[in-house]
Amino acid sequence: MSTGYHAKMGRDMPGLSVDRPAEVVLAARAARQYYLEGLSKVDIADRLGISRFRVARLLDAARESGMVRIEIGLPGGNLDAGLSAELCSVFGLRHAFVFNVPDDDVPALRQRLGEAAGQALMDIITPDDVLGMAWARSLSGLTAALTRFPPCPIVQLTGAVPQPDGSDLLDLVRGVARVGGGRAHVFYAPMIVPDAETAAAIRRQPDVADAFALVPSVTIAMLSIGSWQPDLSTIYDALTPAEREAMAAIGVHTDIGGAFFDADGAPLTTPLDSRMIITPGPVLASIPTVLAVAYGTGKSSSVLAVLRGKIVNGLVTHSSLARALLDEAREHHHAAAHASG
Amino acid sequence: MSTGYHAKMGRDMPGLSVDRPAEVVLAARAARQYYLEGLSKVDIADRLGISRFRVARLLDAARESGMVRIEIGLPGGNLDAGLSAELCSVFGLRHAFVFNVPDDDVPALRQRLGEAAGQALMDIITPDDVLGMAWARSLSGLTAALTRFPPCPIVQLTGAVPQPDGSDLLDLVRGVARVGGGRAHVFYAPMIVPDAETAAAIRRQPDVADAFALVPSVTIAMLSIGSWQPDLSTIYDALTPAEREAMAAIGVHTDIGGAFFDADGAPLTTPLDSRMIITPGPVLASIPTVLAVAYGTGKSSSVLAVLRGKIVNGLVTHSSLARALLDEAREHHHAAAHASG
DNA sequence: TCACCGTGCGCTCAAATGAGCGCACAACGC
DNA sequence: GCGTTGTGCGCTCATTTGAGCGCACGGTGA
Repeated sequence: MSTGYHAKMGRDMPGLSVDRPAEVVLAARAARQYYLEGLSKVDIADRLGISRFRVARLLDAARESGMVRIEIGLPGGNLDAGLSAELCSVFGLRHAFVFNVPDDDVPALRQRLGEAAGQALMDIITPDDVLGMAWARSLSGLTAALTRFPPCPIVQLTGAVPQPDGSDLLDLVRGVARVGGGRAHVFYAPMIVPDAETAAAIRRQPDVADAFALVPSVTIAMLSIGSWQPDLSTIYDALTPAEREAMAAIGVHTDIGGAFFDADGAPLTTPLDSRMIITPGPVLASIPTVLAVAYGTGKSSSVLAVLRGKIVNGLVTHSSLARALLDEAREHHHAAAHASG
Repeated sequence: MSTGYHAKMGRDMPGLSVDRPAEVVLAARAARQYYLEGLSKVDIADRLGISRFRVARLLDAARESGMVRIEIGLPGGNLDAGLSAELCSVFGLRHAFVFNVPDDDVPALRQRLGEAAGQALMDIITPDDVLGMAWARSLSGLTAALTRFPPCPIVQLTGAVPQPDGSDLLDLVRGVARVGGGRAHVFYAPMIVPDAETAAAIRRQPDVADAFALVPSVTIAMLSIGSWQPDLSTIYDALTPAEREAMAAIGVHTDIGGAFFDADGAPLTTPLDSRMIITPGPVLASIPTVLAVAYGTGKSSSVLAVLRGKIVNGLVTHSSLARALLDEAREHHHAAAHASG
């Protein structure tokens, strides 16, 4: 059939040469019919009078030469689906939600992200789940976004930290439970107590024991990521300067619901642990879905740490932090490639 | 297994709702892995923990909602492959070559387009073809672009029209034949003679008869499209004002190698016919591949006419004329739809 | 001139894909 | 309470698609 008349090919690899216009146009026609008009390759082959194999090769060449450009964009609302998907791919996450929220007004950002987290949670949770919650300022707006919710049990994962505005973890847990109609497993206890004995006594209280007994059956944990710096961690802000420095000295870099991690995302044992009413890092890590809210580009290294440490496998965040994470991950990747190569 | 917990869907059709972030992100992840990372749907299904059917539906939804954008662009050089393919699709052409050539400098445009036509011709012709050629100023630069060429027979399709610069059809035919080594079937005769008897006598000459005997076996014709206006048609320019008006009066709108057509692309019989040494319109139309060079947006209606009349099935042109053609075709289409609906 | 090599391209078979069907479950109406 | 309806989703089968193989032809060097 083929005459084989045409012999040479241009020097650049992808098979399509500038000095073969007919080939290029043929590829474009195939690409047009395949991608834009949605025809199958056999149909295209029939219409172009060539074999379907040639069609396939032309399409490959067209894509490799950059003639066909495919991009994934945002569909609407302020959810950036493309970035979300990229986070999932790059970090191997189970869930990611990136929202386009301006990050200059921090309280507004916090509020919007909390609502977004509520949306996301409402969307991924099912009646068979058991929800665990820890405290974070960003989560106080979460219930506002909940319209309907399954009647899941909801477990308080840590003691409470007093907040200036009077909001607290118990309100949050009970608020969510109220929307869904599920049972709220709450208890009255602070997150940090003066000594280990007090903590032990508190843990023996029936309500506390009940809640912590449920922790192993928690399927989704909703919490926030703190960075061990002023104003980036509820716990940091609650400690004395001496305590803060002591913690930093032993490598504390990040905290999640009162559990501490170093810069590589490895759980840390600290002198504070025995005085805290929390769900420890390794236990958190064993929860199937750990959804963390994080905001502010200042937290990117902390977020990277817990992602690498496989502590959290879901993120709710905003575009600028998402981009910062991807940039840092790329740098890291390149540095590693450079070192090994 | 699905719990069926989620019930309602947003009001807009494509299946992806803004108030279901997880679904949207899932679709984006699927799209990312399918289009950008090149994974198969079953692999994606495994990674996302869903069935491959859901993956397919998510991909459909993502495309329909505009989340995945696919566009076909130009690969390099000055060939606009996307426009070329669009011309082919819209007009059902066998070949189309659209080049990005500035159209403000007409002689340069003509020259560049002629070379481009040479490139294109060189690319689509095979040793089994028989090439027919008619005259056009734009084709005089054609041989310059030919580097190698198969030894096809080359047939002169019409008599010659004297040109101010001394270039003519015989040079063109012999030039092409020289590059390829094929036989040039040329003859010495003008395109238009004073009366029918002279024309008949000329047609009986051995060289002329030889060439015209070959016309039915021509597989590719290379020619140009003229518009029945000053400076847009070699023949118009060669006639007297009285003859020009007489032709216009009987509906002559377009000429191709001395064959005349009305505004709908139907071949016309004119008083001039018996005095012309040409290949008639219906004969042209029976040639498998008729490649026409056309330039200047002023010719768009003539090009449309011969496209609609199925006279030519291949075009070599420049971007602005190509776009004008597509625009006019769209208008036509809309007008028709409006009238019928 | 002839054997050798590279390249383009079509064929075969297994994997991937899409259309249509039926099930399970939530949201109504009586 | 209990059918009815609508919707999401997985299953089956015919079609489509991709990987590997072998052929034919042009180009190259003895």
